[in-house]
Amino acid sequence: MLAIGTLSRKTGTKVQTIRYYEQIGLMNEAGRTSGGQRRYYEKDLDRLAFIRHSRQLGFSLDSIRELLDLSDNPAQSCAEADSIARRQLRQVEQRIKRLQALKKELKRMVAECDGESVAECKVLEVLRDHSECLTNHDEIGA
Amino acid sequence: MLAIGTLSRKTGTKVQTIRYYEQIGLMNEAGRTSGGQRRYYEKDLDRLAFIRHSRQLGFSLDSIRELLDLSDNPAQSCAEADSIARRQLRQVEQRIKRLQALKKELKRMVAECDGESVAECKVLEVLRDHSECLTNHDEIGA
DNA sequence: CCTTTATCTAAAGTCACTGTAGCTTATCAA
DNA sequence: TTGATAAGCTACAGTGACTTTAGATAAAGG
Ligand SMILES: [Zn+2]
Ligand SMILES: [Zn+2]
Ligand SMILES: [Zn+2]
Ligand SMILES: [Zn+2]
Repeated sequence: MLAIGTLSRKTGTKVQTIRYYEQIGLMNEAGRTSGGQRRYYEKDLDRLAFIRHSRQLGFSLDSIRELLDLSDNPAQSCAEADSIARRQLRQVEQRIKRLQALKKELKRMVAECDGESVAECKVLEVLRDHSECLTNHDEIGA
Repeated sequence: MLAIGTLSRKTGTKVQTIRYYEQIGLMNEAGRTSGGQRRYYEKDLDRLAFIRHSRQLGFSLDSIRELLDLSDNPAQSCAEADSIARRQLRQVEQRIKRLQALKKELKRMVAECDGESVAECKVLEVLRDHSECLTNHDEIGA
């Protein structure tokens, strides 16, 4: 039986995060000692490792919930899991695209300013006026 | 004098977001009509446009606050503003790097699975075990 | 037995908004 | 002038994925 701190160390997850996963039903409710402390089996460790690795690959907790559900029924086809991964891939590609446009614009801003007064700062000038931009931006936070 | 909806339309900002910016002190408190509705000057419109454009370029509200403060004192050097922009550039480059590693890993996962049962799904296999990965991942959400 | 370390709960804070409920004000045509 | 409609108001809750804090209790080692 593993204490929560052991799971924490073995997976690089904060203790509070593990409790949070329990709270939202992503981890099963753990058994307790007579004193009320959580105790885990190896399979809980595996599940947590799955969750954390999926998070590192950028999957949302909702996607991870689906993937875990699928993983629990080994007989069925994996089409669903693959489509979740492909969706994730598309999202990552989208984000890269957007960030590359930002990078280009930021690079230009920084390069064009020669560090004179604020009144002539190219950086601030661009921020004041999008028509100075070469690319157009999509929605904020996309 | 402009109503809040006019600012909203002209800058593509939701009305609630404008009120939120006032609440956190990013926009000045607007004047009011006798009935209590907000009314704005052109300079408020300019400020909001600056904020939104900066957000589109990925700057945090804290950075934008600094940039606005600088912008209000045209005499001083723009070194500070330029350094904020360079910091932002570095952050964007970092995120691109991380996302490109994710993309590579996701692509491989998706490509290697031939869509048989969940038990043999390559996607799920990789998620279960990081040692199947070719790259290592930095912190979650970085 | 005592101290230190680990764990517990509950609640608030983070970022940058978005959404909702239930009102009140402004504007314009009839 | 009335009355419909659009636009605005406040206050608060919700989003995602946690992190932080405070204050209390449990476990483990010497
Ligand atoms: Zn400059
Ligand atoms: Zn622009
Ligand atoms: Zn598969
Ligand atoms: Zn991995």
